[in-house]
Amino acid sequence: MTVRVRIAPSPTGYLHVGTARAALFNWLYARHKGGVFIVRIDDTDRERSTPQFEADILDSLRWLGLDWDEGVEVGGPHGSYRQSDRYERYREVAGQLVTEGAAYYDNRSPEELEELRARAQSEGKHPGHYIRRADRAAETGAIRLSIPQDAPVAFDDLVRGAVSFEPRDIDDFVILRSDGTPTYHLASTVDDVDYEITHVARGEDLLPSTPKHILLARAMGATEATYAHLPLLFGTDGKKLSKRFAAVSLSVYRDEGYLADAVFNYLSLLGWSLDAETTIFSRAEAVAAFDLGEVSSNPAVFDPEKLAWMNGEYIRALSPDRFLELVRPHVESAVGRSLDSAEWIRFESIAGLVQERTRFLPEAGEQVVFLFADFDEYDETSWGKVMTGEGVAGIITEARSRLETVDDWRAEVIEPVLRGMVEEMGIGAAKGLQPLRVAVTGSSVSPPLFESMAALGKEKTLERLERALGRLPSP
RNA sequence: GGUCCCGUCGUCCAGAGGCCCAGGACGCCGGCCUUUCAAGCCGGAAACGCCGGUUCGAAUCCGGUCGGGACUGCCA
Repeated sequence: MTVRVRIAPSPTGYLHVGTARAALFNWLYARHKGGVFIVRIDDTDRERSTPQFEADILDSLRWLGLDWDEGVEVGGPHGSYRQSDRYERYREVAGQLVTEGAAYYDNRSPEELEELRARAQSEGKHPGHYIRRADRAAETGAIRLSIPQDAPVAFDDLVRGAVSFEPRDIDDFVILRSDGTPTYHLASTVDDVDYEITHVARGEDLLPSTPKHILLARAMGATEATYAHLPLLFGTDGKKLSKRFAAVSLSVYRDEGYLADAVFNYLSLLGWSLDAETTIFSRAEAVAAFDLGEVSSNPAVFDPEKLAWMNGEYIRALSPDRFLELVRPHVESAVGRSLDSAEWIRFESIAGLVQERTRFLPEAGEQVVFLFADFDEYDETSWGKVMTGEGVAGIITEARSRLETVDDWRAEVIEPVLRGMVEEMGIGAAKGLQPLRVAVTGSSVSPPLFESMAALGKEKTLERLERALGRLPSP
């Protein structure tokens, strides 16, 4: 039987990191098994669902490289991957279950139900002990599934192993609301059955709902899917990954210039590993090795630091051309305008040096604004640390006059000139060159100095030295 | 409260009875390199929650305990 898995996001928000990770594992499993990966839109919450969120989710999945299979023939009628298109089907199933006696209409009031829950609570019992078919029959109201009390609901979870629930601890849950709309349990299970989903890999938060889904599937006369409940993701504060923590929506990472491959790699490491040693690996390697049964059952903490490191690894691994292509918008955004090709060449000459020291694409832009924008303000800390020392003005003056004589303005030529200078002046390279760095780039942290000067051009370089000199007390 | 899940370095993972006085990665600390910052290289600190049991032998199996989490809606 070919493997069919699905991811069922609700378009009530951006694609959450946790959902993305679940999608990733489903995708890996489908590709590993040569199966089918379906994206289903769980938009039964009409109030909160929006087309914008749906678009964001799909875009993010595409960006991550999780291509899904479309046009897959589905088993049931009303074939659609959108739950709001299938209300009739859900009603049909609920009605059928009532006819067969597996479900029943319940017209008890919220107050009555609340009372039953309170009673269970006070007696230390599960609400399932009391939320059962009422004596009086009804033809209206919500429809509840009648839980068979004959045997425990046991299943083999690919991640958790053997899991079992007592029927007493499962209440007769609502499958169709009194307004005729399906609950999540009904819609999700009917879809899984109709689409012939073979494996359901989802967050561990749904583990307690699983017996309900199994019972529902069985009531429909179907065989339930194999389940795999993935460990939940937490923030570095140990709490559930929430909006307060870093970025929880995947589109943020895309917009901030993270590489999809890096995010993919990092996410796949949350609850899984390729082997004991390998940290960096490709999609293909992951696909070849992945198995749901090898997913860890421990919750995982999402660590932005490690993602950042990994992003740096992937940026350094980029081909020079690809780096140039990806970084351009970020450089232009840092400079505040678009750059013409003559200017862009200046950047290209030091791109390799920038690439090495970039963890995020926007960082690269910040590193090189000095190439394109004259500045009046120097980095305050840098200035205080470097430019207030003894003999700074003398050093800059000397450098300026020596550099004026350089005609062949290349890093390889500039370097010996300045090195010769610090040597003749009897000062260390650090002491002699840092003032020049601050004068030319505005900061004591920058790409390598000689190459930066070369990229800037002779005229600009001398101008900047001059300008810095103007801000210094005369020697 | 109840049901269920989880418990190896700060964090992510490896470990499925002897290969483990526990391995890899991020982070951290120290060093080398070095014009700054990175990168790179070398080295270091850092964990089997606790108590019993099974066994010649336990991180690995069992029980208990403690701790954490999820769920407990006519939300998903």
